[in-house]
Amino acid sequence: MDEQGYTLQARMVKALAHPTRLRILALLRDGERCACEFGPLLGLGQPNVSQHLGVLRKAHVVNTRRDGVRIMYRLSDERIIEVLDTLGRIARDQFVEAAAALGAVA
Amino acid sequence: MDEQGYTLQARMVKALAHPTRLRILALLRDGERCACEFGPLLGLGQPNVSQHLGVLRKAHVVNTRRDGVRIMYRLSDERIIEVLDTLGRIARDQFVEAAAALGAVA
DNA sequence: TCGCTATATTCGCTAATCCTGATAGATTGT
DNA sequence: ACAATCTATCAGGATTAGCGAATATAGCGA
Repeated sequence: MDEQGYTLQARMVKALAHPTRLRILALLRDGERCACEFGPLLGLGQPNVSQHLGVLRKAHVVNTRRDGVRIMYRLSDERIIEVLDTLGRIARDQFVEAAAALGAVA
Repeated sequence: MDEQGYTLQARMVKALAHPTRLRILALLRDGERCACEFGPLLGLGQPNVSQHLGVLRKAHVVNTRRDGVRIMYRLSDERIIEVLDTLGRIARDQFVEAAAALGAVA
């Protein structure tokens, strides 16, 4: 892959690199949702949610569709679920590993 | 997953979210490498490389081993390759898609 | 010990990210 | 047209990331 390819890839990864955005994506795992749902579900304010959705949109991680007043969000690519699942497992395993290492010390 | 889980996951994802670090990880795909290799291979200065390696280290994306004066780096988890491959394919496909859309306009 | 190489860290700066509060745009129903 | 709702964007200030230059640290060999 060339240097520009890594820049493109990094742009997408950066869009995933925030707990709120990961939580939004987890909510989109089972299908599309109205933008209005995320705020109440995550306990966040409307502008904050909208900005995070904007980050995901600009990075083409999600697509949107208008339904009257509402904007429906969905994952742009099913493989994103796979990526998030694997990353989640890696993070969890390493957390367990780190905890075990701490336990061994004590 | 709980909120803290997403924070942990985000911390790991953030560590991947830089073109230089993606390039470093690509070089580690086939096995461990000396820290000294990355600078020349990537055309970057030593402090810069060391800082990026530090980010990957703190996020436990890579592990290290000392071999005399040299520090050998390797991926901490094979599944990271899988994640990067999938992300790379997604990014590439979307780039192609965007290019096609531009072409359709012209 | 001294010098040499390889790494890591610190510092100062610039740029980017994130959050909140206020404002603007778009769509529907009356 | 107007009001109500949903969504996006702007403005600000605080925090964090990134980089280069300089400085520290660690191991090796003479």
